[in-house]
Parts: sequence; C-alpha cells; structure tokens
Amino acid sequence: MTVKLIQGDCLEEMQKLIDKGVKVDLIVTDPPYLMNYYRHTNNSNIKPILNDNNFELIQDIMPLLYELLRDGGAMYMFCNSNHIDYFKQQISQYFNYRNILIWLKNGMGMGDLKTTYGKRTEFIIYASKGRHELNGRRDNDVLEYKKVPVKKSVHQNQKPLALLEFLINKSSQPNDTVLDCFMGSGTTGVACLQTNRNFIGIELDENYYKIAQERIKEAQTQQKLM
Amino acid sequence: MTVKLIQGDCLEEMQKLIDKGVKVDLIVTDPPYLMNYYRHTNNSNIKPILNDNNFELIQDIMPLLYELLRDGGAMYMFCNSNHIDYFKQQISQYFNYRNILIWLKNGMGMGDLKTTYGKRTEFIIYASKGRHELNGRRDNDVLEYKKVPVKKSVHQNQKPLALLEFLINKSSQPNDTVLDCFMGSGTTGVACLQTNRNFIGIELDENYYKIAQERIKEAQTQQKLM
DNA sequence: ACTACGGTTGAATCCTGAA
DNA sequence: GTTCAGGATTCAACCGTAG
Repeated sequence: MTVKLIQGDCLEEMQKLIDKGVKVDLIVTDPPYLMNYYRHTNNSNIKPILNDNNFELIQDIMPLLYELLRDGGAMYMFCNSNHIDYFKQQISQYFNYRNILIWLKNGMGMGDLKTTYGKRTEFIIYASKGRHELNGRRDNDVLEYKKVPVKKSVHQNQKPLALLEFLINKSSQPNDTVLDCFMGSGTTGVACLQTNRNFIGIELDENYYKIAQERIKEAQTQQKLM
Repeated sequence: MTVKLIQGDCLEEMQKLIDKGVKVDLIVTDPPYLMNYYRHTNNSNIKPILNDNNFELIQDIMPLLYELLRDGGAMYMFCNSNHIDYFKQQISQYFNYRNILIWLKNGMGMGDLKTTYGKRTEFIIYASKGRHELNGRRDNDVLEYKKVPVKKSVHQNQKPLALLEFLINKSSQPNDTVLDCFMGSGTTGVACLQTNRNFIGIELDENYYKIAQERIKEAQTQQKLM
C-alpha cells in the first residue's frame, strides 16, 4: 500500500496531480464547513476555526475533484445542515448526486438552547461519476457511529474511524486509491491502511499535516507488527 | 376549538385569509415533493402520484405563508432529500431557517438497489418568523416515528399522528391556531384536536378534502364522548 | 426510413418489521 | 425461528414526434 501525503493548497496540489495524469477510485473528504466560530475546549492541540465563509473554495474544487475521479468512482463529502443546499448544488453541477447520508451521532451539538433543536446529525453527500455500484448488502442512509470524544481527538472535527472504513468498504476495492483533499488529522488515511487502500492526502495546515503524518506512520507500524 | 376546512387552491385561499387579516401561530405542512413517479400499491384509496415538478408553487406560497404567520411563530415543512436544497433556499428567503429535522422511519424506500442507499429518512425544515422559543425540554433533530402502514392509510404519504403532535406541542400553545395549506387527509387537523389547537386546513383535491372532513369529524365526536 | 430525443410506463428487487 | 408483504425510486424499454 502506498500513502502519499502532501502539504499545500488543495487547489494547486490537485491541479498538479491532474497534470501528472493521476486518477483516484474514491474521494472521501470533510471540507471546511464555511462557518466562523471558535471551539471552546481546553485541549490546546485544537485551533480555532478561521474560515472566512469561503464559498469559492468549495466551488473551485469541484471540477478538480471530478477530473481526478475515475469514471465509475464515488465521492463522499461531509457537510452540515447549514450549508447542505450549497454543497448539494455545487456537487450536482459535476457529479451524479445519489444520497444524503445521515451520520447519527451520540450526544447533541451546541447552538441556541431555546430556539433550535440539538444537532445529533451530520450529513454526508454521496455522489458518483457515471454509474457506481455499492459493495455488499443494501445499507440505508442512516449511519450510526459515536463521536470521537474531544479529549481523545487531535482535530476539531475528527470523524470516527469506523465510519470512514464503512464508506471506503462500500465504494472501493482493496488496492484502490482514495483521495482526501482536506486531510485534517488523517483519519481517512488511517482508514485506508486498515482496509488496504492506497491513500493520497492533502492538508494546508502544517500542524495538522504533521499530526496526520504521525498518526498514519503509527498505524503503518502497528500493521507491520501484526 | 374551531376547525376551518377549505377546499380550493392554496394560493387563492391563503390570499383570502390574508385579506381578512387572519394570522396563525404555527404552520405545519407537507407540500408536494416535486417528483414524478408512479406509486405501486394495491390500496385503491390511494391515487398515483402525478406531480408535475411544480417548483413555482413552492416559490409562490412562501410570501403568503410568511404574511399569515404571526411574528414569533414557527413553520415546519416536510421535504425529502432530493429537493432539500430548493426548499431550504426558498424558505430562507422569507423565514429564519433554524434546523433540518430528520424523520427517522422504519423500513426503507425503493430505488436502485445497487447504486443508492435505502432511504430511511425524510426531512422537516423548521423555520421561524423572528425569534421563536421551543416548548419543553431540549429535544434533538432526530425524530423517530414509525410510518403509517399503507394498508391503514388513506393518503399516499400520511404522516404519523404522534409526529405532528410532537411538532405542534413544541411550537405552539393550547388555543393557538395552526395552518396546513396542503392538508391531504387531514392528519394535522386531527393532531390539533388532540392538542387543543384551532386548525385551518386547505386542500385542493375533492377526494382528499372529503376524507379529511370525515377524519376530523370523527376525531371531534370521539373527543366529545370522552 | 433512420436516428435522436424526450416523455411515460412498469419491472425490478432487498432489507425491514410485522405476523 | 420463518415467512411475507411493501416501500415519497431508479433504470431501461418503449413509444411518438421531429429533424
């Protein structure tokens, strides 16, 4: 299995991959959610989120993602309910929109306690390039996985490993290549190692890039020991 | 408690209500989902679905709904994942978008078995006019209610009574007035009787209008007996 | 006539939950 | 246990019309 980690701007780096003729079999990624907020936590590893409502980024990555994905490949993009409309429309401009999957978490999110319902969900838009068949039995659109506890997490929005493994298993084969252009702390990469997929991960932030490197290296070491 | 049932076009009838100065405290409605397909069922009470992708209708009702709702009131609008982006954007043009609630059903939908995940969910967009406080404890965005079995239902997509009662209780007080401009078989009206709310229901289809009349009359009779 | 295109019909088909 | 019916769909075959 090969793991390729790239530190840099995902637009530039994806263009370089395209220029080299790279194709991937599956995209699994968790882009910035276009929100301005700070995370309230005592864990100093976690940085405040400073997206400037960067809608253009989401728009700009779509043609690159589409170009990089092989025909018949799938994409899973995390998204929260606030921007589901924008994400769905952007994705639909290039890909075949298929499902909105619901990640059903334990616990509730924050937000105004009196005027809104607690958020126990996050969305994952599933789309394909051409016809893509899912592996295994017919699962449904509700994926129930516990959150990674903040105390154990190194990234502000770390996704459960089992959830990523599920998506990878549904939509790719062993030895396929998976791309995550917003790698964060590298959970997708670890999931790829566990499921025998090659991985290409891109991350802009140096701190997260190093964390991802370490996590993936550690997972590789553990795998060799087994 | 007063129940007002109107047979007619909801655009025209809502305009008449506005002209009379009517205001409602809550809107709960289940509009056509803008889909074209035929339903496969043996229940002869249920008509095939023949929406002609009437996007304009959804657009046109928004200003009327907004005008009819009192300041501080809420709206719950059912929607499926295929058109969630369109519904959310239309609603956001007038209302304060608050949450996408997930109705978690039993069973799965149909559709391509190989390329899509089975749908176990439907969406309910919760929005408000100005600030609206929810009643009772803080609930979350996942509402688990079993489907009404087709054999027991009189409408193609009858919603569970308990689900409607939940929404009504969260966002209105006894003696408030609730509007449903796509009444269908009148489940919202029955839920209003159960929760001591006044009800205004509008339905275009004569067949469903009569069914709603009967169901609501029956619910009233049962209530008087108690 | 032959293709291209668009709109409509109905077959398919698997997991779930109720019986 | 085991059987059995049904689902806010998608796909593909099939027309009818137009170029």
